[in-house]
Amino acid sequence: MNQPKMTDVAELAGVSPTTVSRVINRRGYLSEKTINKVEEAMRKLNYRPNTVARQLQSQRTMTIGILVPTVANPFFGELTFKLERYFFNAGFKVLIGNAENDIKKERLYLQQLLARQVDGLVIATHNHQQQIPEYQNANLPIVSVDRYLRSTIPNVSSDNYAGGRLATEELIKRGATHIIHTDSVERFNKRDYLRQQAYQDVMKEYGLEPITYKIDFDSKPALMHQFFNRIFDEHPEADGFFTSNDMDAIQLLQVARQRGVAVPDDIQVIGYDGVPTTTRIVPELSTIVQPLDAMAKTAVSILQKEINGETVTGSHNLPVKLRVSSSLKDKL
Amino acid sequence: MNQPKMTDVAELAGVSPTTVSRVINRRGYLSEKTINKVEEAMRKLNYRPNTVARQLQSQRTMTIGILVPTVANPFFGELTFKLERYFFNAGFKVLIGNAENDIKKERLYLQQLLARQVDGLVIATHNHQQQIPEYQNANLPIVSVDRYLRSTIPNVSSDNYAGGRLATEELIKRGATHIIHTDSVERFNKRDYLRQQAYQDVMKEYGLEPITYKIDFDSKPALMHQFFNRIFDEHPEADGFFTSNDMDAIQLLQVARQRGVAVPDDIQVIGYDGVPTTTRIVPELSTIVQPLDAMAKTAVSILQKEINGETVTGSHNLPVKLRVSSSLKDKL
DNA sequence: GTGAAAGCGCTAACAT
DNA sequence: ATGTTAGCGCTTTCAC
Repeated sequence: MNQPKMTDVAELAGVSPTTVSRVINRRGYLSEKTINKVEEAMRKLNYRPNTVARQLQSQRTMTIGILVPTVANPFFGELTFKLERYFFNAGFKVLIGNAENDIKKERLYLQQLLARQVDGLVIATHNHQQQIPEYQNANLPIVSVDRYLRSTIPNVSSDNYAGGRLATEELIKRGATHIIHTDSVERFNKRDYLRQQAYQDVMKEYGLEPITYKIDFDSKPALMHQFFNRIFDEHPEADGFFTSNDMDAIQLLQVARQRGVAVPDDIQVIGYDGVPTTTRIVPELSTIVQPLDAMAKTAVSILQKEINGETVTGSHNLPVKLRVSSSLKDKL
Repeated sequence: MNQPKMTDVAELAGVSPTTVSRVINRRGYLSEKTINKVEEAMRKLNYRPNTVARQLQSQRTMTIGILVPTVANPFFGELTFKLERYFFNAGFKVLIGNAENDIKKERLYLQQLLARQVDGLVIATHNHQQQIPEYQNANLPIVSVDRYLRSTIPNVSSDNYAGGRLATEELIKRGATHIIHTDSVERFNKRDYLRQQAYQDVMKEYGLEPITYKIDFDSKPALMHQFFNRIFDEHPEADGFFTSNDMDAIQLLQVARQRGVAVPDDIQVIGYDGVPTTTRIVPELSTIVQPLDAMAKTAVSILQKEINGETVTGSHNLPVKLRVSSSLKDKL
């Protein structure tokens, strides 16, 4: 049996399709009697208006595309969750694409989604945007999160510079003097650049020597352990670490434990991200907390404005907080 | 400027819309010359066929709806990630809904998605299905994951009974005799029931006394800590724990550390789920690993069959594995 | 090989 | 207060 359509309802109720449409959308004048007849017919047939037909007619899909590296990563899982929540509250559904650090896949998604299947796009992937021409002539509302795309596309991020400063200053205030910063190698990413810049600025202000190590964002655990072991070997004097994300900080804590390096007595550690799921699993982790909820809320509201025809641009940097836990000493 | 449509391309190329459609879909006889003309016109206009119009015409959206409690949870984040990957490879896009343990939200999603916006549905939520009538007369291909909906809807799960047996037997083989099982209170969930059943069966087979504690699935950390502290107080003789998920096992490990209870010397611990992200953060955790990749692959393939008109029913229980780590002693 | 016309299911404009 | 007509952008007959 086929799904009933409007004409079926109309026929059963003895009215025209237009009237059925009016009842569904509560538009125009309707008599009580007609409304009842139509609603009963709809109930009898278990009728649901065809979403796609309405989308074609209205020229809006009430759907948003979200592109992230992968929702399996707690940071992007949490971000996606919050975005979905606020979009849902605003009446939008959400199409999710995991770009998997795969430029081909990201481009395929873009090509498909730009073909009017969504009313707007949230981009939070980590691929090199230069290699994705679709962003340059995209004719659709876009907002990027934690990532810079192009000057005309608004961006929502945590205040990476402030975060970098905060982390470094806290380590210093708590007595660390040989502080090492670990960072991703993705140099096209302004985000990492700003955190590193802040770290270096603060170190210089205090007359300390900045040391930055670069590592691939998605390295396997074994490689990460090797990486941190090398740092310990090369810098036995290190007494503070600022890592560019919590996953790295956690692996650092693991290596420290293996080597018998005491936290926070021998080394103090601050990560970056502060996703609730993660800090719940590793409560001892001190970290710079990104305001994910506010970031999601802001991204949704910006995208809604764009969809309504307003022009929005520029960077929207939301304030970070420090989460203090036992990977830090008490302040001096 | 409006998005160009097929007639614009046709006009520019000096052909009919039908021909443009043929070129796009590579259908029927086309001369080289026409193909070139049309393709150039499309390029010039940066034309993309309107997805919604094609969906209406073809009566398929090539989109799947996925409902989970929340992608912020690593288990469902990983599941969603894998599902998206396999659906993408099969040509489908994915609409994601976080039901947030909110029956209203789950029903709203169902009502919207059942209105022909998706070709099929993957349900992995934790709400009580009795309260969601939409599942009873849903007229759309559905597969459920890690959850039972109704006899005519196929289900993909890990082999919960085997997992429960495996965990309990391993604890016994490694010398534990006072083994406590913690379980969610969601009694409508067959999954938990089977794990508990297996635990009890094994305990009885070995002449040991089964002790099960029930806890709300999503309890706050403070409550969880209180919960495990109570168990330690009430059962100082406990030397083994089988928890119904890894989050619980991790909190148990935290409480043990706080109380100075040594792992694995004083107590041994096995969790359930084994999501890579989690075990990467807590490498010492031993756990029953759900075959998430295979589960996703299976769910996708079942749903495809349903979409192609085949009838699929029944439970598809995929084999679990034990992940042995330092929360377990060596075998006796 | 290519085009004209009809229709996917809905709603907006224009009657009455 | 309700119905008729046209059209959203595409594809699918059926014709030539």
